[in-house]
Amino acid sequence: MDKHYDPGKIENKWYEWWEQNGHFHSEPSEGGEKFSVVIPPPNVTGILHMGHALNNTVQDVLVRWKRMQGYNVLWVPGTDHAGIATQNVVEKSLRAEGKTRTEVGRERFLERVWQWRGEYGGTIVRQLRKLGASCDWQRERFTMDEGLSAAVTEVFCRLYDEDLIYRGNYIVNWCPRCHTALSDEESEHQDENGRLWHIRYPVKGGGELVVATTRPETMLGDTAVAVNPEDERYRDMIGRKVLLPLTDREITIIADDYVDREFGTGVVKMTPAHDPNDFQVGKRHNLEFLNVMNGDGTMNESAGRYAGMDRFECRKQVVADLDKQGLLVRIDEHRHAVGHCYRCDTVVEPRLSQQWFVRMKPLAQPALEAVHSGKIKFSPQRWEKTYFEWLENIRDWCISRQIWWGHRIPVYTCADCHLEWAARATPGCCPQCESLTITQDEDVLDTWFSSWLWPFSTLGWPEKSAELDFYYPTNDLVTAPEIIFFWVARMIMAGLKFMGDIPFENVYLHGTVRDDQGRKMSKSLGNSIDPLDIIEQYSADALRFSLMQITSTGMDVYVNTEKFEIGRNFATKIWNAARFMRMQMGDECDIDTQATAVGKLNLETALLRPDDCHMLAMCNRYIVDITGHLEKYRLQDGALAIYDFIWNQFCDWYLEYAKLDLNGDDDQQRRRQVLVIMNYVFAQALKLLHPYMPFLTEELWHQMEYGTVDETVMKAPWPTSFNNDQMTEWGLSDAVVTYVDSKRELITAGRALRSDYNIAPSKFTDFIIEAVDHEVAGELQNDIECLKRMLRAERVEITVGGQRAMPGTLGKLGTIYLPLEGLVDINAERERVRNEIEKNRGFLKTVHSKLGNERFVNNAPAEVVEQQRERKVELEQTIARLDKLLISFGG
RNA sequence: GGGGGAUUAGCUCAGUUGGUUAGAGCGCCUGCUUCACACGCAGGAGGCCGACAGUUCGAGUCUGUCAUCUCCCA
Repeated sequence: MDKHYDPGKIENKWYEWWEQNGHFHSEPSEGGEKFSVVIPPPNVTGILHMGHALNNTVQDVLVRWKRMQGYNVLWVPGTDHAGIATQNVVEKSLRAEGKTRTEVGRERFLERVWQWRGEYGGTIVRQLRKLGASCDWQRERFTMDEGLSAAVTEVFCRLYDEDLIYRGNYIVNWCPRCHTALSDEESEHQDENGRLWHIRYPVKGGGELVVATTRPETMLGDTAVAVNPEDERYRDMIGRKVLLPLTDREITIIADDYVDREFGTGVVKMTPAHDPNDFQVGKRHNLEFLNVMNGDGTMNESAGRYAGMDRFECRKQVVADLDKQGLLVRIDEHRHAVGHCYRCDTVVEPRLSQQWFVRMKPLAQPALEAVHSGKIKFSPQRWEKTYFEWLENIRDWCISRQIWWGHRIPVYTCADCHLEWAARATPGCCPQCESLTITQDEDVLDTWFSSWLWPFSTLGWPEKSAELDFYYPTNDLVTAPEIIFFWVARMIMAGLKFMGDIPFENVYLHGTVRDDQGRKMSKSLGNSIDPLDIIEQYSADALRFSLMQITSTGMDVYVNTEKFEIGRNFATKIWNAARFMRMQMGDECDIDTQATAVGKLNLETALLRPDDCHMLAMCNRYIVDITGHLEKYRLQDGALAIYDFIWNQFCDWYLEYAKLDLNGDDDQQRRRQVLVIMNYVFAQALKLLHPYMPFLTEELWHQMEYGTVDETVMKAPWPTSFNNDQMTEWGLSDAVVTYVDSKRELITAGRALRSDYNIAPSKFTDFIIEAVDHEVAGELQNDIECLKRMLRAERVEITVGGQRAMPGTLGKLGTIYLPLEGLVDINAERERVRNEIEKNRGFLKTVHSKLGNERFVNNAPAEVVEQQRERKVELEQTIARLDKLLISFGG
C-alpha cells in the first residue's frame, strides 16, 4: 500500500466502477423490501453548494446503509427546470448578443433554452457524482421531460375540471424585473429601513386629512380615503370628497372597519389596484381599481405626467412635488418588511392582474390529517407545527407565470363561441363549435406545479408502472425546513389527491449550512465555501464525514475550511491502520480475509486474552449503537461513534496492544489469532463507515481483500452482533470489558506518573501495582506483558495490599506506584493525596446526604438507591486506601 | 405583532424517557521523529450548564418569568 492516501484518483475510479457495474440501479422485479427516496431536485441552473452537499450526503448515508441491509433501494435523481431562473440565464446570454426574447420569438427562444440546458444543465448532476451520491442515474428525471410534462397536464386538467383551478383578477406579487407574477411563498420578506410619508389631502369644501404611506407613488392610483366608522374625529368627513394632490381627481372618504384608528393619523389612502388590503376594501365599497404601473415597474399613462418614470424615481418626484406644494407634513423613519423576488431580489410590487390559482383549502385538509394521524412523521417533530400553521391558514396558490420556459397552461379559448376548456393534448378545433380559431393561454405554470408531483411523476405517473407499484410511497424525504411550504406540503397534497396515498413516510429536515459567523453563505457576501474545492483539497469522504460529524439533527451547521480536516485526518488514520495490518500480514499470510469479514471466525477460545474479548465485545456494542443511531436519523451520533470506535478503541488501544503479539515472533498461533480479530473488527468498521465514507472504505475493502475483486462493500451485508453462543464461548462478558477498562485506567495513571516525574517517553522504567485482592493480582499477573508494553516498563511488580511511600495513583484494580529512590518530593505527593482525599470526601458527603434522606430512599427507584449504596462503599474504601497512602508519606 | 430555535470549556457544539464524578472536536500548555500514522503519540489545564423562581428525594435535562442572539410568518 502507498504510504500516503491519495483520494483524488481513488474516488474517481470507484465512482466510475460503481456506476458502470450498475450498483446504483435497482428494479422492482428484484423484489424484496423496498426503500425509496426521491432527491429534492436541484435547479437545472444550479451548481453544487454546501447546502446540496449536506442534503445529498444525508440521503446517501441513509440509502447506502439501507442497501447494505439488503433493501431493494431506489434513489431517484433529477433536476427541475427552474422556470424563472433558467429564463433569466438565457435572456442574459441573448442580451450579450444584443437581442431580446421578444425579438427572437417564443419558439426560437425555447430552442435556445433547450440548447442551453443540454450544454450547461448537467453541471450539478455531474457534481453530485463527485460527492459520491449513489443515485440511480438510469432513472434520472427532469421536470420538462415528456413523462413529467404529461403528469403536469393531467393534473392541471383534473383540477380544472373539478373547479379547483380558476382564473381571476387579484393582487399578486409581481416582479417587475422578471416580469411575472410570483406565489406568496416566492416573495421573501426582508426588514428594511423605510420611511413613512405624511401627506396632506385637502378636503373639498374645507379642511384636510393627513394620510401616511410607505409608497407615496401609489397615491396616483388612489381611488378613496378611508377612516374607521367608529372614529369620532372623522365621523363628519365620511362621504365627503378629497382633492387628490398631483392629479385632477376627486375621491371619496369612506368608512371601513379595516382602518386601525391607532395607526398613524387613523386615515388611510386607498389604492385598490396596488395593495392587497386596499383591494379587499375596494371590493367591499365598489371602488375604482386604477392601475398606474406597467409590468416593468414604470408608471403608465394613468399616472399622468409621471408616466414613463420608474416607480422609485417617481416616488422621489412625487415627494418633491408634494413638498413644493406644502402638502408634505413630515417624514418618519419606519422599519417594515418588504417583499423581494426570490429569484432576483428585486422589490416585489403588489399588482392587480389576471392570473390562474389553485383552490388550496380542499387539498389542505387531507394533508393536515396525514400528519396529524402520524402517517407522515417529521423529524425533528417540531417542524410539524410550522406545517400545520401554514396549512391551516392556507391561501390560494398563484400558479401562472408570465414567462415562456415551463409547462404552458393547457387552457384553450375559442374565438368564435368563446368556450374555454383545458385539454390533455393540443386540440385541432373547438369541441363545441368546431371552429379552428382557437388560442392557447400564453402563460406557463409555476415550476413548483411540476415539483409537487415529483414523488410519483418520476416513477411513471400518470401511466401505470411497475416502479410506481413497487416504490411508491417513498420512505424518506430529506430536505431543508425553508422548503416545507414550497414543496413538502404541496407534495403531500398532490400525493393524497392524485395517488390516493402519502408520497413519503418520513420527512427528515436538516439545518442550513452557514459560515463560521453564522451567516448564510451567499455569493454577494463572498463567504461561500465551494464543496468542489473541499473535495479537491480534502476529498469527498472528508467533506461528507466532517459535515455529518459536526451537524446535529435539525440544527444549522457552521463551517469553515478547517472543519474538513476532521474527515481528512480520520481518513489518513484509517489508511495507516490498514497499512499497518497489511504490513503485519505480509504476502504469505494464510488468513481467509473474506470469511473473516463476514464473521466466520475460527477462534481458539483458549488463546483469547482479555483485550481480545474486550475488542470483540466493543465491536458488538458499536454495531448495535451505530445501527440504532441510523434508525433514529441521528447521523451525527453515528459518525461520532464510528470515529470513537476506529480511532480510540481500535487504533489507540487494541492495535497498540496487538503489537505485543505481532512484533514478538515466539507465538505464531497468537499472532495469527490477533490478526484474525483485527481483520474481523476492521472489516466491520469499514462496513459501518461505508455510508459516511464510501470511497475510502471501498478502496480498503479491496486492499484488505474482504471480498472478491468484483464485489463491492456497497453490497456487503450490514454488520450484525454475535449471537449468545458465540458470546458465551468466547467469554465476551461485561466483566471482561470492565476489567480491561479498569486496566486501562491504571495504565493511564501510570503514564501520568511518568509524565509528572519527567521520565522521558523513550526511557524504560519500573512500576509496582498493589492489587486490591489476590484475584485481581492474578488477572494482572496474567496481563503483565501488556502492562509492560503499554507503560513502557522494564518490570511491573504485582503485589497485594500494603502501601508504599512512593508516587502512586489509585485505580479500581489497585494502586500503581512509580518507584523512585530518593527522587520523591514527599511534600508534593502528600499534597496530591490530600487533594484526592478531599475530592472523594466531597463525593461521599453527597452520597451520605442522599442515603440519609428518607424521602430519597423511599421514593427513588430501588436500583438508584442501590447504586448509591455501592458507591458509598466504593468511596469509603478509596478514602481508606488513600488515608493509608497518606500515612506512608508521614501525613 | 404571532410562532420556532438557541444560550453548556477559549471556539463550534453533543448531552435521547430527570439519577454516579457534565462529554467530543478544534484551540491551548508540557513532552516525544517510540518499528501504521506529526493529518501522529502520551500527558495536562480549562465549566456556579444565560438569570431568577418553581416542581421533585434529586434539575444541564421538566414548568414559569426575564435577558440576549437567531430564524420563519404577518
